[in-house]
Amino acid sequence: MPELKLQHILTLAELFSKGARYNFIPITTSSLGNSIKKSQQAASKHLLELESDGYIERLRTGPRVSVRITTKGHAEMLKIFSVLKSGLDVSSSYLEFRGTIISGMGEGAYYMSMKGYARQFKSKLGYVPFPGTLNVKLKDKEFIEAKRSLDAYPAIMVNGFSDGKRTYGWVKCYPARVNNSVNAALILLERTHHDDSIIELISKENIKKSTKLSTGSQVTIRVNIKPKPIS
Amino acid sequence: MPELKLQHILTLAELFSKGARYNFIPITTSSLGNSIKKSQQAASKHLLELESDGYIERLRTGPRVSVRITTKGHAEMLKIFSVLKSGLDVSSSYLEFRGTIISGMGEGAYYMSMKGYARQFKSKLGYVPFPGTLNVKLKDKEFIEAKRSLDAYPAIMVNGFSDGKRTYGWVKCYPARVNNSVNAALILLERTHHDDSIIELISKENIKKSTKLSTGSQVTIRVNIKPKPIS
DNA sequence: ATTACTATCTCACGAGTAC
DNA sequence: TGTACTCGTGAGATAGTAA
Repeated sequence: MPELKLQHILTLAELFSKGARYNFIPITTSSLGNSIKKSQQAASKHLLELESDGYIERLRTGPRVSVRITTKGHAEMLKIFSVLKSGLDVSSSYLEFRGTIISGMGEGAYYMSMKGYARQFKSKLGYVPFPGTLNVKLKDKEFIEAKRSLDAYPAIMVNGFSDGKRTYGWVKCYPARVNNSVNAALILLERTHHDDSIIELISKENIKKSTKLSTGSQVTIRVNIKPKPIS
Repeated sequence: MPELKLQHILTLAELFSKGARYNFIPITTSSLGNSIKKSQQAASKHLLELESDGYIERLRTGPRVSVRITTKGHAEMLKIFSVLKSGLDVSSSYLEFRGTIISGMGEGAYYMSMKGYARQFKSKLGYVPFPGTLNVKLKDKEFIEAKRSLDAYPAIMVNGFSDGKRTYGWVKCYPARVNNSVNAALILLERTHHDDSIIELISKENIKKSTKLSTGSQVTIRVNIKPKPIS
């Protein structure tokens, strides 16, 4: 809850970058107005208000004015800065899904046990999945949206293959944690029989056994994602 | 030059800190209004505007709304953040003085050569000053102000003493650089004969000789100061 | 409960201009 | 040139209220 008026932030930031923290810096209101993309009059008003609020000091030499930022101004700037920083820092980088376990087996279980897939799981995930997928019916729209947005993030790609009779589509794997206790992978299938409101997970373990959950139980799944690099 | 409206910054920051970067977070406009110290209506408007500007996505479930920050919203936040950061980072931490050299000797020269002072200079500054101070007449009000503000920053304290006949006041020393080439110390005397517009410097070297300057020349003096720690 | 409309008010901004 | 006044306009805020 900074006391500094929001509209003054950029003006103060501009003064900082002109080096006005410790020394009086000569500045014209029109150049300042230019920098903050406001009028000369607005810049003039900003300076007057910043001064009367104790964030800057002004020194007139004839028509010219020099400006210096006070300790209070500096502190206020740091306050705003840290509010923004804490917000950005907090942003935990995972997608969360909540829903209920819906079937004993999952129709994908059969396919996932096939050699063409299992081999890749072993090398790319480090294990051959327990034969049986965990199917979760998502509770709310936001989780369905979250599932859709998964596509935008990098996945472990398990390629499709052919066994001579027919072809099998690719599988995208997203390492995940079930109820914050069991490691698993959320899988997106190229050819799925599910609608958007169901997610499917594989794991080294028998997830239901490990979590002591059964059909109808509530579960929470987290998929860690990589935040975009700062650009 | 962020496109994000200034008034929306705190709202967006609040959404960030609620974890709305990747997941849809349920939030009421009144609690949001509370957090940003605006009305429920203002918060509602902020969300509508942030949405139509593409900074957030909203998902309604009955009367409730969940909110997620978009990549664009994240980018814009980082932009503002870096504008403020660059301003704060730049803030060079020195006080600058400009003026003209005024006397050949400086009246303080005699005192500064006294054993009671010289001993302390040797141990605290690391050298016995050249016998002769450099006196500079400050050019503008801002430099006189800068001199006044020196008091607020930590100095190397040279104590006063008595030689039996009379007492001599303390001397505060601020390590400085003359014309960015000669190391010196700006000194403030407890008992001074100068007015506020004159500063006095001592150095290991003969400053005028080293800088090839003489009475009447313009000089620039920089005194490094320690920025206050972030609190 | 909620959200978000309408009306009203305040105040930030820019234009014109005095100094 | 400068700064900073007055004044008109409109964006942004709140109150009241509908859905």
